[in-house]
Amino acid sequence: MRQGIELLFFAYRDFTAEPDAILAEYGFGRAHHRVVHFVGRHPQMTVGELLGILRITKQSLNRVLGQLVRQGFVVQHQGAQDRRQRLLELTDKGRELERRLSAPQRARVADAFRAAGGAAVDGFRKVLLGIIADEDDRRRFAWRPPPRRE
Amino acid sequence: MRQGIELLFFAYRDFTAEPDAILAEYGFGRAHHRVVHFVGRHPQMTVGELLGILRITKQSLNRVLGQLVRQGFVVQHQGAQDRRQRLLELTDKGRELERRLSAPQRARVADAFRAAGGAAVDGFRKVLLGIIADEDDRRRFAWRPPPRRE
DNA sequence: CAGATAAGTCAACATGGCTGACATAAAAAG
DNA sequence: CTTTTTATGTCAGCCATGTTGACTTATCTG
Repeated sequence: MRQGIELLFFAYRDFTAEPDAILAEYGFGRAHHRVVHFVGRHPQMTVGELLGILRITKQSLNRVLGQLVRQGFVVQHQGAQDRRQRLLELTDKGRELERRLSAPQRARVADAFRAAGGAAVDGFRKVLLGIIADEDDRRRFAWRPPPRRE
Repeated sequence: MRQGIELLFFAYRDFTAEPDAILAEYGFGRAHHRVVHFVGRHPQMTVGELLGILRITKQSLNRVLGQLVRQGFVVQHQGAQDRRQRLLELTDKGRELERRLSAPQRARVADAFRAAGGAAVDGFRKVLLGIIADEDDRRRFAWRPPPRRE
């Protein structure tokens, strides 16, 4: 039990170490990575949705999001149905940053998956899903909707 | 792949949320939790060993460790063979804090393990072990492997 | 129109990383 | 025995990123 707790600590520590080094080149931190990741995964998401995922205040988010927008990694445009919303999307430059940041993480997870085998990957997913507290967040992982092209 | 990355983010976020609330009662932060956890798991560990695990600077560690010592959660005593070392140990008060902090985590992980089943737990361990970069850190988790044909 | 909501902003503050410089005691090396 | 290295502690300051609280603007909704 306590071993499981400790595994999470070590895995998360090493999981974030490589991207952190890349972020430092840009003068960014882990918070920027999280924004770039989620905006990349959910194009056209609203600021409110992002706040709900990250569980931070809008003042904290705006500091990093503002930097990303001003430096051309993220663009915002007015929502169609609700013009109060600012829909978020990565620019080409933002997608390039996302790719660089996620590359070592994808490699690390891919190696771990390959070494552990398919059954272990299923178990990994099941346990982590069980650790996630929020039902809505768990639903994100219910199944993989195929990428839609429009 | 990217789903696995995201699972780690959400699980770690929810995994740390409950202890964080308890820590706030004491005016402590997540850094104090890490120290209390590892000192609790490895009584008589040295400051240097703790630094190696946490991968932070001694200045950062001393800020939180100093508070824990001054407030009577941790005691230090001189090493027997090497008297330069300050061996760390929890006091009764420290053990009580550790117990309170780990209780929601143990409950959360226990529920997740129970819901996922024993095979899933094995997979969870294998994958997280694969994500850990450092060989010495992986060795901490030497476990009795189940009979397994490959 | 009135009130609620999405987003942005300003100010102040806390935590916990970091670097760099320096101090002390004890061990290890010569 | 003297010198060097190691383990630890400490001071000072910087930075990233979280917080609360107050307030604005634009827009949607009843």
